[in-house]
Amino acid sequence: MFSDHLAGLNPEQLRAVTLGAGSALVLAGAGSGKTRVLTTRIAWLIANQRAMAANIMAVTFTNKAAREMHTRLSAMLPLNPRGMWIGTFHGLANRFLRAHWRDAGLPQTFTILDMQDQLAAIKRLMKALQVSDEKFPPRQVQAFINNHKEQGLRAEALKPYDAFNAKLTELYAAYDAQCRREGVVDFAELLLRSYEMLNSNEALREHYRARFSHILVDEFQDTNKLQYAWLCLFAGPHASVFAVGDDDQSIYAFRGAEVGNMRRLMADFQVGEPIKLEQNYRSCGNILDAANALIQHNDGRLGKNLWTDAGAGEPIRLYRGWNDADEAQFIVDEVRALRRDGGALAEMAVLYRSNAQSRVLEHALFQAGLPYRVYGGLRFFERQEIKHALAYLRLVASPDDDNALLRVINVPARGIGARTVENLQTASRERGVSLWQAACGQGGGRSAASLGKFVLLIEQLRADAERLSFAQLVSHLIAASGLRAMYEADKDGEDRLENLDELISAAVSFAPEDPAQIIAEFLAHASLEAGEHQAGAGEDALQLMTVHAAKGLEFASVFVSGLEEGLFPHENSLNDAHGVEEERRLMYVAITRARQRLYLTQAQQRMLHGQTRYPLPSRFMEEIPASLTKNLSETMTAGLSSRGNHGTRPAPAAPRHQASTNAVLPGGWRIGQSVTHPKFGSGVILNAEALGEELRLYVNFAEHGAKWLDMRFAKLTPA
DNA sequence: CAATCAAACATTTTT
DNA sequence: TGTTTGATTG
Repeated sequence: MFSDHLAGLNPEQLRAVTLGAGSALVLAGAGSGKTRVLTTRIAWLIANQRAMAANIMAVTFTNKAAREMHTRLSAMLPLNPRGMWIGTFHGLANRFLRAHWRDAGLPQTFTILDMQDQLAAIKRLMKALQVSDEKFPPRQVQAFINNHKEQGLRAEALKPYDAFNAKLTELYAAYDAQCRREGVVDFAELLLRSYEMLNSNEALREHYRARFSHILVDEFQDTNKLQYAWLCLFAGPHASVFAVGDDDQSIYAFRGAEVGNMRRLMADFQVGEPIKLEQNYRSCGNILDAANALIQHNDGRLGKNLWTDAGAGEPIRLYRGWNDADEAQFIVDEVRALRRDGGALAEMAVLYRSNAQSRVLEHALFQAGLPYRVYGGLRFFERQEIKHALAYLRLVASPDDDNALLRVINVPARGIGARTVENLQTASRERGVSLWQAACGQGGGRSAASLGKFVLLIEQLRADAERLSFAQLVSHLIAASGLRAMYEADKDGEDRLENLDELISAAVSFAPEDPAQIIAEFLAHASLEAGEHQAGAGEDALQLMTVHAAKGLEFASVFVSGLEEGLFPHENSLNDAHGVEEERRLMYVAITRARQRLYLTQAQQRMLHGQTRYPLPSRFMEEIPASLTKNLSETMTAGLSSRGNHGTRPAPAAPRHQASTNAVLPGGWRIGQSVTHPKFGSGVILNAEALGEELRLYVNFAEHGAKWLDMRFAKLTPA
């Protein structure tokens, strides 16, 4: 019976799942069972004949979330997997454009540029246009293009306000022209193109609007302007939009996400009050209380308070180390203790604000012999050997793909140097043809022989594609191109060879929707789903990642490290209030990852960019009620670390009441300490910087303002 | 063309 | 401080 699926729901969840027609906004707190609500809602709609599978579109941000939804759904219902549109924004846009490639003005086998490909394309374009990459850093151009596309703005729609901006706009237009010429689309283009096409094609629009009566959106707080417009276009005036999100977990504003879309939705789709899912099934009471107390410091929230019936649980443990190494050692010791008590390493995570912080942690973990896994970094389909192989595959599918051709024309080295490539580019520009066509037409050049061999290789591969199965083709192309031999000759090529074999396995098991389009579909899959973040799964290992990467995950024990002003909240976000609020939401996300045990750690002294810093404790620490915490720092016992003292322990000297909150600097100075200077009078130490023997203090003088003083010379005395 | 060196840079990054 | 990028050089 379907009602079994409803039985375990709490009243709010049940209400959300069984809503009638009309649009709704579900404010789903961390750990409140939002995925369950989303999937049960879909199942309920179908089971009660409110909709058929084909009438449903469910949109997520990550492939992982889409997969999970699909898996859970098929456990509840016998599903026609192709009938329902479940996927990421980009995945669905891709599906849409593949179905209507002609209307979209795209070649049938259009390929998708990932960020790397896009950057390469931009660099190539700028070289051709002779634009200085000094004045216009390609990354900035890329950001300019993507930001505007995500605002729904084409180059023609922009009004440049100065020469610099005008040049960027010009590059944007030229880039789009290049993409059209080459039949490629970048990530943002998938959405923008499908948006524009549906917007201008009434018949198609009515068709899809009639089809999708229910549109469900996950992580709605992360939608950007274009995604919102895209959804509105598909929804039309009649569809029911069911949006699930949490404004307190909006941590991607820096990438264009607009939390305001939640309020916008309420206004645009006549949503009454949002349904709040506040019961949390993940964390203990103390952890939730801390999260609630913290997030209350933000303004303009939709308002929500997490609660649990699980009991208060353990106190939140605080630790303040002398320096970053000491902080890391503390974490190592605690992890060992937790493990002794039977905890699995995979159920523990160390979170940090920025990737650079992982080094010190990794060092300590390595020394301790604790297995760990760092998230982030290169993913499977982003590895160079994989991209090389895919480039050959792309040339087989469409030899006019200049990006792909440039990538592998001389990989492995086959005597086609930069000179030859430049000639080729000149020829292609002059004759207005692709590089491939230019290469084919290149008769008597000096390097004609090696170029001719390359042309022959690709032509041969294209012929082979006719007779081989897809998997055979992939395998064959890796060998025939010389890639395999190249990595076999490389003494460090073992991993790369393994990855190439894994690519063949992926090709073997790849199930295309349209077998005739298997190459295009495989390539799209590679771009849209870059693959799991590196291998290394299986072994029980401590999980290291940024707070951003931890969103959506949960662990029995969580360490949030580096809780210092300037790091977390990050100094670059201190300028405006919105920045600090986003940092606070990030902290909220970090806290709510923990089920049973939460540690908040910091260091009094930290090496950053080759400079020693003496940061103040993070403001977020003070926003957590002391009644929920337990301090494990050695500063409380005034003794040396029982875990071993790392680095030089700062000189004692400070009065206790201040020493407990503020860092002790070399020489016994403290941040916040009142001092007197013979010339400047009285002041307060605001900040410090140490470089070897040199110590500089930033002192705010009552009469003379804030000054940096070199303590090798300055005559400063405690007030 | 590969190897080596200096310079620049260092927040987060679902697709 | 440590890494990545590019430019230079053999």
